[in-house]
Amino acid sequence: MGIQERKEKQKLEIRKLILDASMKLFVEEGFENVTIRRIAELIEYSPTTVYLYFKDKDEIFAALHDIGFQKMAEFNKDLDTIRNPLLRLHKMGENYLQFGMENPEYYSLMFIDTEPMDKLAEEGCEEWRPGDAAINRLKATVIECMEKGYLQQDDPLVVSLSIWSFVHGLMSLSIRCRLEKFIPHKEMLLPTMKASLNWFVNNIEAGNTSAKE
Amino acid sequence: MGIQERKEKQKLEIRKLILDASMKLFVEEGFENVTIRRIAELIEYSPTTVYLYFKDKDEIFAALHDIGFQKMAEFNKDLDTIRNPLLRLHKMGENYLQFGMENPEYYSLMFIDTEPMDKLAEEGCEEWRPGDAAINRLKATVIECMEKGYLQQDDPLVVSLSIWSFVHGLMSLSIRCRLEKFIPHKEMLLPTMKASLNWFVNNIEAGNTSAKE
DNA sequence: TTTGGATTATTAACGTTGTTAAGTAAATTT
DNA sequence: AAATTTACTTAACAACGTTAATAATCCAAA
Repeated sequence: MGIQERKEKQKLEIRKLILDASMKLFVEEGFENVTIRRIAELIEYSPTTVYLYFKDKDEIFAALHDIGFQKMAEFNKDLDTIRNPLLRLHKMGENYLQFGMENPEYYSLMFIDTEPMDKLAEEGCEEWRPGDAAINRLKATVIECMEKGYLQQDDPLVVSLSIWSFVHGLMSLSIRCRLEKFIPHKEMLLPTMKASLNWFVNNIEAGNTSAKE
Repeated sequence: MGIQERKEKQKLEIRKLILDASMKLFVEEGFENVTIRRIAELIEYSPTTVYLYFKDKDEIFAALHDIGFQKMAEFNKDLDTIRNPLLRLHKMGENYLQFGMENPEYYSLMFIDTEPMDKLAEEGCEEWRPGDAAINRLKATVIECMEKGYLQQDDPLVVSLSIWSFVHGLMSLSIRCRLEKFIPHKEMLLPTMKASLNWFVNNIEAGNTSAKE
């Protein structure tokens, strides 16, 4: 069945063509400009052809959502080289902020927009694989921090979700233009968020009281 | 000019009619079902009439955004009765979570969706009045906490934004269905978020080391 | 009171959007 | 060579936000 193989390969190629066009539109012109018709125009097919490779528009966004997580994983590639778990935790946070800053559209799709989650729900899927994997990596570091006394003992999941919520809060407020009203100079956004993260890590570090005498 | 007064009153009445219909659709059927045509249908006018009272759809959302902040302010009405600033801070956080949980659509409009902010930007408006007011109330409490030694001295704005980011992170992840994958039982969402908040407040409290000995 | 200009509302339409149904042309199998 | 599957397109639907043109209503001045 060598011919069927070739056919499937072609099918995947066009899928890739569609995704590449979507990514281009997505990154260069933003979410709302990713339309089936413009995608079709870019790949020089008719709009309906897109539906032969993706069930609907949300399936395309779901695919972009996954690609976003791949991009983010690359961002965190050399994280394991940091031996001190608290430093690693801190660096994870910084990377998270950096990634969001450099890829706001992907960040939205991964953590803010409803579309990709709706898609999961309608498939009856309870799991959110990429998110799960990301949180598990975070949790592992949190546990290591607790074991070595950098964080006080507590439910690792709750603490992990809390840490995630903190950086996500900063990032999503920034991306959705709620922070810029308080940090008017754009180039100060990331530094201020990193300062926040600093403050946060300092505060959750076990035994680091810094109480005023 | 008594007649002009009456006219303006009528104008306001229809504006209110439109807003009420929008709110109804908004709360009962969600953001994406608030369409000009459905609003018009509800108030029994033609769709174009809406444009005599609102420049465009975003202006309606901007109005709902403001109403959301009013609702939230009501939520925080009896907050000043709490004298201990740290307890008050904690309660502010709990109220914030509670409000978001009970009014997810409004919360989205206030803190997640881009539309109301785009509207501000196109009006050349640098200020985000309701958000500003809210943060200032938070900041005042933070400052009081610092003065009384409940929080360690630091830039009050940075600390305020950090606290806000934390609860917003929880809330927006929850509303956008990113938390439910880790907290599968819906009724546990709010309790877990409040547990997170507890953990957070405990950690930022000055002098509360809780280090393992 | 009647005329005339503003106000208020409507109908019709434009240009989008996602998506489906029906039809065509090419490739593959029989 | 005929039949069937595959790949793709054209045409269309329903819904959207929004504008232009038009009709009806109201109020003030002649």
